[in-house]
Parts: sequence; structure tokens; C-alpha cells
Amino acid sequence: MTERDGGRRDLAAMLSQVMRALGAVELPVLDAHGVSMWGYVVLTALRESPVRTQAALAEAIGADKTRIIGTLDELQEAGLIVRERDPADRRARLLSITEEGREVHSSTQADIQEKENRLLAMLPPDDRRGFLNAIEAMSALPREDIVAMAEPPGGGARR
Amino acid sequence: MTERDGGRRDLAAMLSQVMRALGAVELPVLDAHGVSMWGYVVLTALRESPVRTQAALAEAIGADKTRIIGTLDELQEAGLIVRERDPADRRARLLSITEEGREVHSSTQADIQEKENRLLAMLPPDDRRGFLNAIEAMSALPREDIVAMAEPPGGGARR
DNA sequence: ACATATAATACGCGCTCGCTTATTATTGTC
DNA sequence: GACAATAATAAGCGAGCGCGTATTATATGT
Repeated sequence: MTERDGGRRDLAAMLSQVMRALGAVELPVLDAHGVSMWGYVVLTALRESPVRTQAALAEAIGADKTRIIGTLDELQEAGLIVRERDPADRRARLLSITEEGREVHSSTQADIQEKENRLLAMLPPDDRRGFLNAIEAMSALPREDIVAMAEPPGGGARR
Repeated sequence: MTERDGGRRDLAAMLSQVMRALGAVELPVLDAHGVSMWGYVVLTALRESPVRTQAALAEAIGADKTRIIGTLDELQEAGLIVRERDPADRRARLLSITEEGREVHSSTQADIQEKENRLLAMLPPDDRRGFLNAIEAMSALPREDIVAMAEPPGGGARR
């Protein structure tokens, strides 16, 4: 807010820094729990709700459907997920989390959030609340919505 | 805040979503201005202050010193930066931004921040303020500090 | 003078990822 | 039944990246 033209630094630049630091904090936690990053992301998603196809899961978590197969293989092998053909459509795989997967996810998430809480504790309460509200809101939006939102208002007529 | 164990989603997960969306918003802007992502990052850094060695620049922007050489080559070729040997130590390169580099950076940043402002406008003012304060604070900290902060307080005795 | 350290540079290795293609099995439509 | 579409799967390609190595030039320390 001192010598910058726009009055603030670029969001992406700042967030990129924060993300990198968070990675340094959290990846070792995943390692310690024997879960890969994508494995953890999959567990998180399946914990919220089972899915009917791998493609749907991939889309939900922003992964490439052709690349999560290995991750699913590992999770299935480790007994953390169930992956079976849908009797109603044998092309599809029903994916859900096992009880063990739920436990692994819980303990991992507890450790992760404990560390995150420590970071959040450095912020004044109002800023913390605002920050959490903001990223909750933004992360809940589909990417296309965010892209559209960033366009000039008159840009809609270009469609 | 409904059915989650910890009461909130993982920061890293949410921020990762936001970052991806921001990428979709901002990378085309960089393209339109003929600047690569790392090129823009370098211009941003040199605009704040010149540096004395490429290694120092790389460290400041979180890049790999062996990999930014190509980027520096391009920026120098395009007349956006000055890169000359330090007369006081011929091993080192003095790096600074040119007037043209400043202009390219300014127009790029204006477009980027305009888009970011549109996104920020979706947030209630308090949340926006809190969010910006938070990421400014967090992104200003060295990564090691953040990692250390995430450790349990008693962990210090382990050193 | 010589040993050691430093800065830039080029490049290798292994890994990840976005995207694409091709194949097999299965389902849906005409 | 034929054909198009769909789901999973494997793998290729190119790009990017973290990290490491090696080389050359230069500076510093003994």
C-alpha cells in the first residue's frame, strides 16, 4: 500500500506465496500419514459423498480422469476406498470411502487443520473471519463462473 | 460449517481452487501482453528494486536460479530489463527494469488488477478487507517462518 | 600462489500434469 | 442389429519444475 501503482499487490502473486508455504507445511503431514496429495483429495471428496463414475470424481476434484486411475488403484489396494461396477451400468464404477479410509482421512485432516489453525492464529480475529469467509465463497464457485465474473460487464454482448 | 469434522474445509484445498481459477483469469492477460508468467514475476520484482545477482532475484521470487536464465534472456532481448556485469564483481549481474519494461508491467498489472477487483467486488466489504489483510500478512512472511509457525509450540525444544 | 568459494550457465534426471489418442467393454438410440 | 456414445484404461507428447551436476570465470582467504 506504499509505492505500488494499484495500491495492492497482485492477488495471484500473494496467494501463490501462501500456497507454496502451505505446501511446505502440509505435504510432510500427508507423507507421515502415508497418503499422497491426490489420494487425500480423493478421500476428502468421497467422504463428502460417494460418486458413480470416476469421471465425475475427477471433475469434482479438478483432476484428470486418466491420471487419477493410479491413485484410485492405490487407495483401493490400501483398503481406503471401495470401487465396484455399478450393477445398473457396468461401464461405471461406484466409488465410496471405507471405514478405514474415513479414519485415515480424519487423523490426517486433524493434523493438517491443527497446523492451519496455528497459522490462522497469527491473524487478528476480524481478518481471520474475513479471510475464511472469502476463500470459502470463492472456492465454492465453479471456475467458469469466476472467469466470467472477471470479464467486463459489457463483455456479455460479445457472446 | 455443516457436516465437516473440523468445522471448516482445508485451507490448502480451498486456496488451490482459488488459485486455479485465478490462473484461468490471469494467464490470458499475460498472453495478451506478450509476457510469460515468470517474466511478469521478474518485472514485478525488479520494479520494486533492482538486484545485484541473478541468484538473489531467483530467491526473492521463489524461482530456480538455473531456470530463470531463459526468462532473463527473453526479457533482456525484448528490452524490458537491463542485465550487466557488476563492475565491482564481474561474477555478478546487475538487473534492473527498463522504462519500457515498466510500461509493459504497468499496463499488464492494470488489466490484472481490474479483473481481480471484479472478483473482490463479490465479497462483502468486511470480508474483502479481512481477506486482503490476511494474504498480505501471510505472503509477506518467509516460508521458513510459516513452517516454523505451524509447528507445535513445544517443538522448539527439538532443535 | 594456491585453495576455496561464488555467480552464471547449460543441461540431465525424474516427476507431475494437461491434453490427446486408442482400445475394450458397455449402453442407448434408431 | 447397427451404430453412436459413454466409461475406464493405458500410454504418448510436450511443458514445466525441483534438484543436482559440471564448467567457466571471478573473487576471497590463507
